[in-house]
Amino acid sequence: MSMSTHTMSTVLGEFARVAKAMANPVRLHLLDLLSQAERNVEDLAVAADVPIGNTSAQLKVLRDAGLVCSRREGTRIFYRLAGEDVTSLYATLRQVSQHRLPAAEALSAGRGGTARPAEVVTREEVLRKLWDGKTVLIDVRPTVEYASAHIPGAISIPLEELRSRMNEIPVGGEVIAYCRSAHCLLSREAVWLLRAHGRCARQLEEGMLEWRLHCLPAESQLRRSHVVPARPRAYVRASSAQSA
Amino acid sequence: MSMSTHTMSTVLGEFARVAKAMANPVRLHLLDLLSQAERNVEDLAVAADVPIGNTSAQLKVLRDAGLVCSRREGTRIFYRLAGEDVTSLYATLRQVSQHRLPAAEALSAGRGGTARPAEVVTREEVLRKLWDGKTVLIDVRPTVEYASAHIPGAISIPLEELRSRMNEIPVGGEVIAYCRSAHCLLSREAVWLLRAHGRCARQLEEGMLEWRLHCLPAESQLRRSHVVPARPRAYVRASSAQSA
DNA sequence: ATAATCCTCCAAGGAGCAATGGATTAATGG
DNA sequence: CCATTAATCCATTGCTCCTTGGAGGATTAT
Repeated sequence: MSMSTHTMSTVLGEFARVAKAMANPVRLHLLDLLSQAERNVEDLAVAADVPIGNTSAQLKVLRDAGLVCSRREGTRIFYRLAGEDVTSLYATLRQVSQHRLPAAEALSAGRGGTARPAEVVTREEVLRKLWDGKTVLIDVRPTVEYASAHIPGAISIPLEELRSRMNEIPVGGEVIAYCRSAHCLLSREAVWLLRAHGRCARQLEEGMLEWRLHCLPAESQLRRSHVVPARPRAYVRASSAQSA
Repeated sequence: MSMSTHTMSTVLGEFARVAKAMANPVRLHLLDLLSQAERNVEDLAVAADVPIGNTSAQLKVLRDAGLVCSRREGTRIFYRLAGEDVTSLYATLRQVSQHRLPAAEALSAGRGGTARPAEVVTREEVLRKLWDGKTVLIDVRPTVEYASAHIPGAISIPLEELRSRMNEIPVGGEVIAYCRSAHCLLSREAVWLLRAHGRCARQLEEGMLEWRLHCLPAESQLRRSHVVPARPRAYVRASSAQSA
């Protein structure tokens, strides 16, 4: 029994290592980005607005904890989540945090409070309407994330391009927008924009993360070596990028 | 977009608070105990073998993170998990840790390696055999935890009492033992002991934690004010208790 | 080879956290 | 009202972790 007390504390120490790896805003941001697509270090650094050295260090912590793994391709190193269970852990953490901490809930309500019920769509409804020909499904995440995995039949229009590509969206039918996850604000902004332009638009209540966790069908366009435009190292720290 | 970067980092800070609360072996031990039953501070301190002041401090961290809540009853204060989602988060953390860190897996194998497949039973099998009259289901956790919630029809024989109460267990039929969770070693030791005494015994592959998470039926014998035998404060630190 | 790119590793400071012991508050009982 | 039990609060000490800047390794292109 005294021995099992020992093993107990040791195994709890291992559990704590994993929790510790998630106990930092920067690392959570990296996990959030990686939950959508595989990415290289500089790309992550830009997206999270964190210096490269620090990004590398935090990725090492995540890898030592077994949460991410890496792959080399030429001079770049691509990181990805170690498995679906890690995605699930991240999602559960967010759910609890959202539910238990009023501060977090208030924050994610964003400007103008939560979306009205009339503006959201459930997963099941999306599944039913996928191929009816009357519904347009828009993935408003960055193209890299769309390429990694998206809902079959969805078209990719990143939020930044939505205003300029509004003409691609028919006025008559119904439009459904989705983004990364339940807490991601991209699709809500997309709905505002679409409605402001006379479309009948709603958003998926959750996002690609939950879609994947429920093992719903997904397509991907995996091209070897995502082409990331090279840019001078000096600019890395400055740009705030598409981090939301 | 720059604003959503701001909200992003703030909300990630909130998520990190929750993760940070779990990033400590002592607090994980407390969560583990609380996942089985509501308990007061001194009881927790004894079970986790941690000084009372420290226990109180760690419980405060857990409460500030929204993971536990408390209830006063006379001079004692009882803590419990804040909700099922917290239980789920803890279970997911353990699952990932177990799966990703070889060290954790090796540790929980305990003496003599993992239990052989022939010795474990699935939840479904237990459900089928519950009322067939030929199977004895034994809850080998401490009585407090049995009282809080147990599988219907199970009898309570804490592991410490199993050897002396062996005569209560019929020799002919089948015996199934279960304990706290998949990583808890109590039921495995119980199976060894039972087999050493000529019983045909197996263990549930998981435990009460997973049983509850899958919303399977549970009974409880909630008596107001769990009777915890008073003992001099000085002994608290010394005893190693039933912490495994 | 040499240079350039991308990333990791190393050292140092500063901030934050864990653990301890003693003092303080809250409730109960004589 | 005082004594006792139960738990929290507080201050201090030692330690770990975050962050940054620059040196060094690996890979590719010239």
